[in-house]
Amino acid sequence: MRRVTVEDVARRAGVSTATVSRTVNGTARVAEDTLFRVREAIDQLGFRPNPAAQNLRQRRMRNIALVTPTMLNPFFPELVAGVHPELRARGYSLLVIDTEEPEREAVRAADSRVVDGVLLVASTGEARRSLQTPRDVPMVAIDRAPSMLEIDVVQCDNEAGAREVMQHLIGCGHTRIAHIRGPVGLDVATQRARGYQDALALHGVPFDGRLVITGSFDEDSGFAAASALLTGPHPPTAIFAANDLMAIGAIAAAHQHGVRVPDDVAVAGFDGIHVGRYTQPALTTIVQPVADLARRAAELLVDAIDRRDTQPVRRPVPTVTQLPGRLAVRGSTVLPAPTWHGERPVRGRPAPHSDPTPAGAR
Amino acid sequence: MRRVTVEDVARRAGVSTATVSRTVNGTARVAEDTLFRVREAIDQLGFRPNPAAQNLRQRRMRNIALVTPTMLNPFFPELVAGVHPELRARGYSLLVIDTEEPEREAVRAADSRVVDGVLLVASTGEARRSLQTPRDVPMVAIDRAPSMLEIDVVQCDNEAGAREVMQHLIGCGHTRIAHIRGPVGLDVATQRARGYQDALALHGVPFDGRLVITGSFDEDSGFAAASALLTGPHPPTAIFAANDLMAIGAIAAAHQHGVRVPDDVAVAGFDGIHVGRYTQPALTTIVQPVADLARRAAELLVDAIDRRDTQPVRRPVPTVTQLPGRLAVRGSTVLPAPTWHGERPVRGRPAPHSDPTPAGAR
DNA sequence: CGTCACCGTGTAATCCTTTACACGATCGGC
DNA sequence: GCCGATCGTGTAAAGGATTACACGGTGACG
Repeated sequence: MRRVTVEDVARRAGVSTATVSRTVNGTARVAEDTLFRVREAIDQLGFRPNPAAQNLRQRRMRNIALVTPTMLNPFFPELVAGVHPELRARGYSLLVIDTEEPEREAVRAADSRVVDGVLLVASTGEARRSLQTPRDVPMVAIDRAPSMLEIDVVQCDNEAGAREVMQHLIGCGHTRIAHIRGPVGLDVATQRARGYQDALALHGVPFDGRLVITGSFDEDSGFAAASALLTGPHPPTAIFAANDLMAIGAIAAAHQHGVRVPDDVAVAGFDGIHVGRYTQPALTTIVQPVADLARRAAELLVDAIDRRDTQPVRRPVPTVTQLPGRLAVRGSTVLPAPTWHGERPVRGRPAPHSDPTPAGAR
Repeated sequence: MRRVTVEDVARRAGVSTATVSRTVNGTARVAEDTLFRVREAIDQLGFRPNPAAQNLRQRRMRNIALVTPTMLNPFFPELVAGVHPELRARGYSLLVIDTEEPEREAVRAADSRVVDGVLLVASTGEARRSLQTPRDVPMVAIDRAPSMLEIDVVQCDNEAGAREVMQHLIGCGHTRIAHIRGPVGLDVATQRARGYQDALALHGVPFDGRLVITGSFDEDSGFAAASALLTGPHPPTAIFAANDLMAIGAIAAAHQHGVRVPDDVAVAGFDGIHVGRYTQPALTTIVQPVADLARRAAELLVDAIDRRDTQPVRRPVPTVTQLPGRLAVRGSTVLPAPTWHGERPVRGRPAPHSDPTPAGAR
């Protein structure tokens, strides 16, 4: 009932353990017939190399942590799904750490030595004590740049994306456009807010500070912000929420106050989470290239790990990779092309990169 | 630049490696002052035990796989979030495997020996070759019972839940109630369909096979099914979708066809995914006790692992634990209490366990 | 025929902890 | 004063793979 080891296989095949190892891993040439005998022995005994022993000897754990701030924002699960196949293909397992303090947990994971690398989706991490990345456990940030860790970042071009949404809204004729921004201290929130402002400036639309409310990237805060905006003295005709969840909250708020979307107020989001295609109305948004972001980050990380094994530990200057998002114009900002009940002149020009809603409707 | 080991610590503290180990793990009494010296040495050297070596020696990997069929259904991320803290508290890491063939991957993970246990969210796994659970890697199924693996299951009481939704709909006066069921071969789909039928029988509503359509638990299939139902010769006045995603798709279909929800057709789902509170209208559903399910499953699994270490390997008869869901009545089946525009007599009786929509609206 | 390169294989060290076993010291009880 | 229990500690043996190094054999080449 003992576990079967290389030794057992070696004995059975009449070779040494070294040869067994070489057969299993293909790390060196083995004679044809030896190969055969060893393989046979492995099959017969049902040998599986003990990963703990491999890990010990090879000084690696063959897994990578993905640290996320919450699973309640569908964007992060989509990131998980994106990262997964890439890591798998490279022979790593995915350790998920779902926590309210991603940067802390990322560092903890790194120096627990239980992972070979860390993919970090940062949060508004407190910069109180500057965290140290353990020298030889590479870390790459996805989506958000951690404020105090000097590591590579792979993220969407948030500023450009925000500008694009805004151009769409402005193009639809809106001038009172509110922005529900993300938490202060989060780079993505800042970038999107900057895109918002830039677009206004670019089109000569005056900036009104009262139209900017800070939310916390969840539905509730979007709901609350939109309620405040819509019941205020000068309600906006359009709302650009810094992420889809807040946009969904905003739409809910509009309905609750009897304000029609997009007729009375247009709402746009950011992220391109999957359900956005099925909300009522479907959500105009910037679809982030999740799969690409994930792949890119995974590549960067694995490369760094491989490099560490060979080259000296000199850490290069951190890179920021930004990938463009794609504007998806849907019902929350424009009425469908064949106008159903034209209470109000359709402000929307034909959608630039329209996409069918719902996607799978056929 | 070498990694610091117990040996280094031992030398520095003037003790043996055994004592260091005992100090770190608290596995045996160590004299007060020795304890102090060792701790000091550990701090000074920054010693962290090598987990690979620990794993090898202790014959365990301290991680548990959670195998899920997709991250695009928010229910599963919620399960991840539920399972996570429990495992963490017990000293395990969470390995997520997101795959289209959960049962196959679960078994693969188990006999790769890279995990000590597996939490499996099954799918409609092909029963072609009966899979074997490796004897000493316990497995527990959450949400769905795998058809060919004989393991413990923790799931919602789907039948009762379905009955409850149906009773709500029937109580609202509906008699033509359609059911968009889940894939054939999935126990949860079967159970919910049975609940649907039972409730009809119980209230003397005739069963009409044409009102039951099989979907695949995603928005698209819900959309398609609802389209078919609503454009058919005898459209239903209510639709019970076997999960929230299909319900959301159904609502989208209704809107697309100019059918009002809940006025013209009521829609209910199952699962209680978070966004369901913010759809337009908010989704009536059975809220699964995700956290409890997750906790229970994690407990079961970890207990089984611990037991394996001590007692003989005798596997007891598989258990099925069913936890009750909670009916959340929202706008997709009843008009809000203060009727806004009473085009149609309000069919809904006051909601039994109403819950505020959206939750965070204050 | 001598030398060299290369090929296939084996020997044994190494990765780092945990822990079974043993041993000396201390203490209480008789 | 002796015996046994208990306590704190050390020694050394696992735990199971990978791999540096060495070695014998074979074929090519001068």
